[in-house]
Amino acid sequence: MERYTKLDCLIDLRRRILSTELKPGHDLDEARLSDYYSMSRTPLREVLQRLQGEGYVVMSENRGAKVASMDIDVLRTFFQTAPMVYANIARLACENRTSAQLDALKQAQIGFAKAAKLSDAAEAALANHTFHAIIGDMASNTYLLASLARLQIDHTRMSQTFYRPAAPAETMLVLKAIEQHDAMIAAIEAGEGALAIDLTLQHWDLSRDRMERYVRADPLPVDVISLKDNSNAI
Amino acid sequence: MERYTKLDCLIDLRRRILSTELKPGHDLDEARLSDYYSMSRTPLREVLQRLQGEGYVVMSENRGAKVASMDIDVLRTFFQTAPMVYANIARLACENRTSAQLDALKQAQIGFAKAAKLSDAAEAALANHTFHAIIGDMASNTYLLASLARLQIDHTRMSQTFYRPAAPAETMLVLKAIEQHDAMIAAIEAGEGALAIDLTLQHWDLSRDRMERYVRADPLPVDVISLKDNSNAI
DNA sequence: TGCACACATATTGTATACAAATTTTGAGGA
DNA sequence: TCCTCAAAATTTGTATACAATATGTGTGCA
Repeated sequence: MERYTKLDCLIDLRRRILSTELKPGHDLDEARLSDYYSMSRTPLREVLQRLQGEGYVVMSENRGAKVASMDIDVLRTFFQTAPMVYANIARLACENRTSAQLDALKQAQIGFAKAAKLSDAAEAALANHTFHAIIGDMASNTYLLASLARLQIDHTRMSQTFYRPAAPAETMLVLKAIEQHDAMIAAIEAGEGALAIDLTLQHWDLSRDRMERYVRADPLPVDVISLKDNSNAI
Repeated sequence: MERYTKLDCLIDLRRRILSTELKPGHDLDEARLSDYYSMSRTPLREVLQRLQGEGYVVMSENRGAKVASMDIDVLRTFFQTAPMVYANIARLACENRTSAQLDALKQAQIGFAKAAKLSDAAEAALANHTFHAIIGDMASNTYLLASLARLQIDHTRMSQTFYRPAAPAETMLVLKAIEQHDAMIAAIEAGEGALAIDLTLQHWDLSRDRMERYVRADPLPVDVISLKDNSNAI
């Protein structure tokens, strides 16, 4: 049985939550998890406390930890807040990015493009997460970064559906997202703040359209329901 | 010896950090703290983990926890970010505040005015913190709230100097801050977003001027230094 | 059948003991 | 005096045992 360090455990739990392997609202049992990561409950509980601070889980007294849920009213504020934060982060990234960070961003983009083209949904969503987290680091603004980190948790979880093989039109959109990333890298490298904001908002619009389309899926045909049984009708 | 619950301990540590009773960079010894709050190290460490998540302390592997410092480069981003976040929070508060929250805000303002007029520096700064935290709750935007909470940690610690008895001009400014709070309450109650933003930015300007004046204090007269010893000159 | 209550089980919270890492101390030598 | 290095002391990290709380189950009674 493999042995995890506390940091490994932290990183792995983040990954499992972002990939929705651990679904929103899922109950996190301390004993089960400490067994899974082959460590005692003491350090595991500290990891959960930290994840709570980062917004990945919510804890309640004597009732343990749950994966943070995604309520409808929270999603409203998500759509309200994300473009402003993303745009400001992009602008600051243009001003403050280091060349080392720029290299890391290009690497992340390579990873993203690869996973996205293979329709590896979880991996593509996580690579996209990394890409935007690096832009967040570039901004070097701890205050805005706190908002960005929380936005990304929900954004990444929602975007899981994006990169699955679907209609050809969806594949086109993935290619478009890859192009937008490349354009953003160029803008950040050139330090063109206004352009970076513009590209970021376009990127957001693409993502938002897909999320909205997913949230309000095509309704089931009414006839089918009425044919079977009226008592279960809405 | 009084007995603290874990929650009491969390709240008390937040208070002590915000009031700078525990100064930025101060080393937090687990054994000493667990003794102080008469609990074992296990729950105390969990409290520290949580405070790390909230941005009050920073922890490093095998090196324990320190009170979050306030570096010069972080302060730059503080002044850059605060007005935007405060203004947006104020606007959202106008849209989403409940009447219960409005009552709480009025209560907080009474506490603030009292402490400020008595020149009780720590208490006034904490009451001001509470006042603005309630406006943050009113906005009911978890994402922006994460930024606000971190901004407030540094803002409250810097503002400790405001409410000490000083020159008569300073007392005037405190009275002005109290008036601005009252105007903000009225704007939020009336749901006038544009006005609330305006008042918030005025309030920020007042606070910023005082912080900047404090940071670059009047320089010592050069003559005095040269009279004593040149080897220690800057 | 439905409800209340007590008991059994499971899960979380805390204290303590010990292991691992870091920091301090001091002896020895150049 | 200064430096090096090893042992001691301090501090942090982890495992385990036990206490407290929550949850599930079954029995007795109306």
